[in-house]
Amino acid sequence: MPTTMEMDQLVALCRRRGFLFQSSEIYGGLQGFWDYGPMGVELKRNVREAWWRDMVTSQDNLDVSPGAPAAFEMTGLDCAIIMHPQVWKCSGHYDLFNDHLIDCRESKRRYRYDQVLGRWVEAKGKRIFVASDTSGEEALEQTQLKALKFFNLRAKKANELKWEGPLVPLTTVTDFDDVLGPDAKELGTLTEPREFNLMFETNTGAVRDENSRTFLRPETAQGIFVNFKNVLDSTRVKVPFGIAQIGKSFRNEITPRNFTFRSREFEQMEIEFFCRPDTSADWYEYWRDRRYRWYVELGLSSDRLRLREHDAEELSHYSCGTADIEYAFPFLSDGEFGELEGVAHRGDFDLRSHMEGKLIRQGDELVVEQDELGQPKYRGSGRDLTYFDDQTKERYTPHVIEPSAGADRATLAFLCEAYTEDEVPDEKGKPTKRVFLRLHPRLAPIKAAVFPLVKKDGMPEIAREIYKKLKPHFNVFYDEKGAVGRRYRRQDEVGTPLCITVDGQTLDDGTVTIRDRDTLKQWRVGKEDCTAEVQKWLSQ
RNA sequence: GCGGGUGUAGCUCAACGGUAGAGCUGUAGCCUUCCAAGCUACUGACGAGGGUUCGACUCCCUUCACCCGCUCCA
Repeated sequence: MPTTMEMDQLVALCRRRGFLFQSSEIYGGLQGFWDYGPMGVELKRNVREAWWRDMVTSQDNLDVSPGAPAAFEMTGLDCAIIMHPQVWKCSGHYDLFNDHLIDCRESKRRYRYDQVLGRWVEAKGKRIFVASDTSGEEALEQTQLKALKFFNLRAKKANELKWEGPLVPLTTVTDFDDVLGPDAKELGTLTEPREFNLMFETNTGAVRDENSRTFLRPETAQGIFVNFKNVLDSTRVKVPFGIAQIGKSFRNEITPRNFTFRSREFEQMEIEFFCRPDTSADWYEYWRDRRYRWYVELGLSSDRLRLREHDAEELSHYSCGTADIEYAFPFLSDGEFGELEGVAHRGDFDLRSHMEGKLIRQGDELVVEQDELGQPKYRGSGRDLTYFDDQTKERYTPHVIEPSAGADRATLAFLCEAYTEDEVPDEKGKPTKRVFLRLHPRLAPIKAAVFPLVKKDGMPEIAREIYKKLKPHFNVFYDEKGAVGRRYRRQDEVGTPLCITVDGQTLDDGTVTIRDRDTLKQWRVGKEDCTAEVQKWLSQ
């Protein structure tokens, strides 16, 4: 299990063996962007393919899968990275990702910097700025009450408060140490305003103006929602069903750090699963548990992996359940976990948003957010995204369960988990340190390596034959240079599960040695049986 | 975003205001019958830009990247 010290070793190995490079390295690098090298691209492809195969193409549409509330179908989609700007306005990303926001350390609430007003007041020899997130009369009232409370004055002593001028925006205040936040009891609890323009912007078309402004998607999910009707109309799928998508997303993170964990360009593997509202809680549990198991089955140990249900406060306003699948990455401090995947119950929030327009919470209800004129702030498509059940003759807006995984984070977790050091005896029997990646064979970039023990006596010829037979089926690697021990070690470092060696005995009886990466155990199989042996290993 | 630190070959580490060295790795060859052996040869570096200087890897400035701490984390 890697410690913090060994994280550096893993990063060095990733670079040395061609898993991960910093983007644009020869120009000094670019923060938050990474390139996958020859080994890394295979590893990540295998992660993606394992996910797609396990979630989509191998889904049995006919019978109820183990643990599932009912039979269901899965289908895929691959949407454009740049979408109509209205998509992001209705989804809420535009507002959320384009503001200057300030946080209150005390109340944990977040405010839009330009919408916080307040006024200066002096009492008991102290001058403070009392802030409010309301406006007009309401703001005057609120600031009055807050000031009285802060200075510990009774209402009838309000004349001791010396107000300076009218309400002014918080943007006019330079020093937040004297600011009393809208929901705070103490001074100086507001953080500096931070720019939350987390969406990458670009322009579509030759003319660069406000109308040509488009965004690189900050998540793949919206592409699925806006294609919901297209999928229904073109595939004959019935609720319950899921749509899966793998693709790049972009967020202009303030602080990309921790190797590839928080990158500005990253790949998501998302499912939007549509179901009847009254069954959604069962489906939520099903997907939460199933997604957790997926990581375990591909080799993440359960003591570094955990499933964490969000508590009520942490839940998004539209969600009635969210769980994070988290991994104790070695670069985090003890007891800390990093998110691999979020499994969220999203209700009908997304489909409704794209029908009606951007939604906000009002009490327990989701309503369309309105502008000053009482019109929808961002208009939805107006399309009907409800579902008609032919059998029950019901029409409803499906609820959505969203298992949203990070492909790069999963890849990184598999690498961290796989990194292992042990000691093996060298040719003189002295124990020497060995570094290897204990990757699940399905994920290993190279499935098997083929070696002649020495480069003579006809061994290379036989080894090449075996290599050629395997190559159409698996990514295999041939090597005849130098000592065989060195060749084994090189394969260990990239996680190749099996090495096939042609030796003297092969010349006599036609068998070859198979060596296991993890145990170093060796056994013999007929040289014709190599394909079956590798296949057996992969399907274990 | 703030504070501190670090940038010399793929890696680990030298040296010097005046021609940048070594070990390991890698490549080629020899040798080698099961876990980084040996011999020979070769490849390969001062993060980037500017300034000071006759001359800068070295001194100064800027910038980029990385690490540590804080901040933040849809």
